[in-house]
Amino acid sequence: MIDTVEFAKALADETRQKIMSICCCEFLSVNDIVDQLDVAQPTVSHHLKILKQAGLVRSERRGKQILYTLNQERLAQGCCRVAEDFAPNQPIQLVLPDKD
Amino acid sequence: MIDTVEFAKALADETRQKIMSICCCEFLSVNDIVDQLDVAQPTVSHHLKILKQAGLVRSERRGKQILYTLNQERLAQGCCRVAEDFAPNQPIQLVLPDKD
DNA sequence: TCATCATATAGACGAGCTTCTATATGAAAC
DNA sequence: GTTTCATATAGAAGCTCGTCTATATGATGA
Repeated sequence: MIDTVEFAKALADETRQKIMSICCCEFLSVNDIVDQLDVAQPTVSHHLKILKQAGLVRSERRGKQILYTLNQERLAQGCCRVAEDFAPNQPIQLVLPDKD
Repeated sequence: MIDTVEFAKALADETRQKIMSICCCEFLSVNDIVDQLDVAQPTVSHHLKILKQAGLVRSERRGKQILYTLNQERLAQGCCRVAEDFAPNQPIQLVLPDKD
């Protein structure tokens, strides 16, 4: 189950949000991400570690590289969880698709 | 428009999440909130200020007290915004209320 | 107007976070 | 096996954040 504090903390940094946008819809290597930001490679690795611990990115090795991509499903689940927990009376719902 | 970094930072603290739960569905004075937590009154005031700056609580004076309540609509909007921004491919459905 | 009471602000302290440089790790290719 | 290259880790500096105590603010009621 998603921990809403860990989830929010993972989102609560501008660089991490940029990383999430960059690898939102494709698998990218760490250096691909570094090339699109103004921070050093170890900084990106550090942020990817935080995002991974929160379940917000997935990774797989391909040759020498390790490719990362955003886990959109997990992100959407976190948003739903926060909305459900704190805004139970609000008639705005985030509806996730049924699991097959 | 909601700033997703400010929104996430406002959510990214356990005490603030407790405050949001406590005043989720009713107007409560600062001391009402203090009574339900293990932190000092100035700490609660500090967190309420952060939540207010992010638009996540509203307040109104009643007599000597100032009553706070969670802005559920704003919270739901923030969740929607994050989901839309970072999970565009996620087959999530946003159910918005009809405007009167 | 003055006293009271609820809340806000000031200032300080310690913990945690973001970032960097330097270096280690470890898989791949020769 | 050795070299190479992409990524991870170590360690440190500086900043932000959460919390506290002490005090200021400011509206209310007498």
